[in-house]
Amino acid sequence: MGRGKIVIRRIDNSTSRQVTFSKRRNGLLKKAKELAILCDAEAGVIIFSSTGKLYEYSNTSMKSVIERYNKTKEENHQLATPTSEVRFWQREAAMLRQQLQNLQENHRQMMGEELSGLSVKDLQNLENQLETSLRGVRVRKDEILIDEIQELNRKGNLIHQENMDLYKKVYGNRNANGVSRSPLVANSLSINEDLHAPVHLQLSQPQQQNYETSGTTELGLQLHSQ
Amino acid sequence: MGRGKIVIRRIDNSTSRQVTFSKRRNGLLKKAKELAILCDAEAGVIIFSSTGKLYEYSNTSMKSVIERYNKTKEENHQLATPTSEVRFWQREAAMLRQQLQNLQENHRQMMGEELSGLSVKDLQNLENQLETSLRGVRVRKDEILIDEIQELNRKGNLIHQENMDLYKKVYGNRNANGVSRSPLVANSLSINEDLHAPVHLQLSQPQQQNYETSGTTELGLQLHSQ
DNA sequence: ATCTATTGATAATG
DNA sequence: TCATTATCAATAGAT
Repeated sequence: MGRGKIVIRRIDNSTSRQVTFSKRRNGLLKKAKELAILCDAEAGVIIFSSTGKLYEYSNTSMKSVIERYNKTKEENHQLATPTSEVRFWQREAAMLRQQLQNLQENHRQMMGEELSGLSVKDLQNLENQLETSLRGVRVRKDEILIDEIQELNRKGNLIHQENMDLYKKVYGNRNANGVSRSPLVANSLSINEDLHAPVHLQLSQPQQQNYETSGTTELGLQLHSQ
Repeated sequence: MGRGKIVIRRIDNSTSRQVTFSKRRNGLLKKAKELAILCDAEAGVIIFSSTGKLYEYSNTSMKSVIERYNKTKEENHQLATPTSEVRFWQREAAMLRQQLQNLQENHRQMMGEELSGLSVKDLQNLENQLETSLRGVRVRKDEILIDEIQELNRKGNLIHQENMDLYKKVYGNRNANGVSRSPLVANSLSINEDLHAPVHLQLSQPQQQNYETSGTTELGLQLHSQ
């Protein structure tokens, strides 16, 4: 794949050997990376140039690759020898790896990936599960928000009550009947006297909204009142 | 370098992932061999497939490559003594178990369970993810259904055409103009002549529906025509 | 380094 | 897995 065909044989000319090494080394490392990503494999490449310089690639770590390599080789090599303890842990690891793979496949499907192997019935089940999950998540979210609102209302009412009491102490004698119209109270927090009637959270959000909570007392909410 | 361009990303379909792995693995090993010969280098390639199978190439020997690598890296190569081997597998199992637990927690949350530890923000992210997944699943399901419908229409049209031809052969001389009104043709399958206009699948199902497929040719569908 | 004509690798398909 | 082939990607040779 170049201007001309070449035979695979040591390149005599040292300069063009160097150039070719540089080009093909990059190509090889790139291909190893692509293979690892595309096919979910663990790959390690080690290259020493003719001058002794080291080049390497591994999608995980070379240490991990070499250790795994040694273990795999040992397994084939000394099938008779491993102690029962080693064999126990090998089986344990194999079982865990299998569980992990199963769960990963399941998880990918729940993430909406890797759906190509599923039948319509499978997809329908998955869809139902996702809908159920979604409802659960929304219910839980709304619980938190409603709790937070009620807590705020409770605190607000306490403050309001306190203000009323203070107002009575300051102005009580002069103007006992006009309490609720006083400037002081009118400028305090506007409180919902009835906790149950006026606050309604919409249970499903058709479009994206930003809920931001930066503490238990401060709340920047977009509520949907009816 | 194939029939189409691809993005370097994990291949979803497990079959084509395996096929691609096989092809590219061979390609990588070949390239490593060529590099070693052309440029007089020492190369080692280690690949583990996602199923754990080992593939390797070295122009010298993997032992030599790894030893030289370790020497260059000034790391001490660790030969597996019986005890260190046990420890290796114990660490391996512990790591896998940890991964499994993390994934399990994540998975439970995606199933709408174990939501009590999550903040409103976490829940919002989860909700968005579930919505995305749901869209993906529905799109995929509709793809399958639409394909199936088009296939049925195609077959239906072929049969219809065949009937027309047969009708002409039988009645062609007597009644050449009234073909489409003939009892024979009127009782055949009712076919959508235009594949694109009359069939519309609803992309989201507000309420539960049952799709049942018991084969590639039989289809019990509830379609939502506009 | 950069440029391209060519070969080589491989994605899609059967 | 194997074979085929249309395309894209790598790279040989030149600058």
